[in-house]
Amino acid sequence: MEEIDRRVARTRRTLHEALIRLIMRKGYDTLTVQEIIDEADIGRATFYAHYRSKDALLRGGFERLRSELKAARQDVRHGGERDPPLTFSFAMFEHACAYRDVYRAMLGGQGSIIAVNEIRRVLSELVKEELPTLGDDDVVPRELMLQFVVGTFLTTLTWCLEKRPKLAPSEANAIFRHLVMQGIGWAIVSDGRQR
Amino acid sequence: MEEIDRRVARTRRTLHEALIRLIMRKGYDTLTVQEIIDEADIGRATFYAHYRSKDALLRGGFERLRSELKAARQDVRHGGERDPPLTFSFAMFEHACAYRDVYRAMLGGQGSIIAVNEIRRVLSELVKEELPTLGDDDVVPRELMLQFVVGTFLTTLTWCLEKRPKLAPSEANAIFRHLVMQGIGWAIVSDGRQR
DNA sequence: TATGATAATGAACACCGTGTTCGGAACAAC
DNA sequence: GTTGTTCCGAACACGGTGTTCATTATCATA
Repeated sequence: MEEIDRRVARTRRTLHEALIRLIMRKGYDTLTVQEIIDEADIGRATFYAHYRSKDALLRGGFERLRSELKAARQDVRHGGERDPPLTFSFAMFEHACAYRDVYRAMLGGQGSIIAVNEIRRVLSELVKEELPTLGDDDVVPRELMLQFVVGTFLTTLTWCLEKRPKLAPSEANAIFRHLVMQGIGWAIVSDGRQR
Repeated sequence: MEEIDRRVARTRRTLHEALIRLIMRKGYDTLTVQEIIDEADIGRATFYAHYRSKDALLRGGFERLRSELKAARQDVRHGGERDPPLTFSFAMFEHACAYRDVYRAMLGGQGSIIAVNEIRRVLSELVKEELPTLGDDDVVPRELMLQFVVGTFLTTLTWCLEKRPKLAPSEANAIFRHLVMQGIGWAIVSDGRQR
């Protein structure tokens, strides 16, 4: 009754692997269904029997990411570490470090808006669950806070991948938390008003 | 000697106007060269004589934006107002308010990565010129600060367009500056550690 | 206003990727 | 083994792309 036919599992796995390989090789945007099925050596009809488009294939690949991140966060929770809100970020930086090439291909240069949006969606979901632990404010609405956190995370991650490939996840995380919690106000007051 | 043949000016203007109209009507991504030349009532060959693709046409449209923003900033400078760094933001919020529908179509929902990247490019250029007035820091590198400012601006702008269409530019600007300069650290310390 | 230069036109074209169909081969599960 | 599902591959119509070329319309200028 469940879908555990080895053939469908094999086909989908083959397609995802081919997709990852191609993304690393030449980015996602210019990718074509034709190339994917050639790389995977899968019949055209078969592809469309499983996914409606290449975007659908990519989205499918993010299921794993979501569950991994949720699991990682659970671990941190039970570990009882010192972890204010934003428990997601460290796990995410580690994940991005492990799959560095894929992330770089998806976020940098000719990256895809579909990929970025998908990551954004996953992150928003995670952060949303942590938001209630935060205080409220008169200036910045809650929903914007959520977008701000996610946006700043992606900014930091993208910057790390492009400019500091060898930065450790913990260091990246420290920078990220610094930005989210203090902004860059210190830089403005630190040297006074000029001119 | 200069390119001021009325015919080419007319053609390009017509194309840009048609593009704006179509973007407002159905977003940019699914747009097709065919639709653009139909809407503009311009010959196919003529289009390709001026622009290599629809992306090139869009990019061309951002020239005006850049000069308008630079001019606006100059005005603020000479006005001698109280204007710490980030003088670009208010002018930009006003511009976005004036062309609300276009910005919403480009940034929200089915917006285009090309448009967002183009806006990002223009903003980065502007902010970069203001950065030297900022202090330095051991934690956050200068280049990341730039990306952080631009990213936070876009986050705020997108949020305004989608959720608070009637917000005045000055109010949006206040929220933006608050986020950039103080982050959301106050929300975390304000209610202490829970659990 | 006449003239040479340049731009616009529209039809035709080859090319490529898409998404669908179908009969037959390969495979899984019972 | 039998039955039901999945995979295959070739073929197809469709639509968008980017280019070409001869013809027509418009421009700048004198």
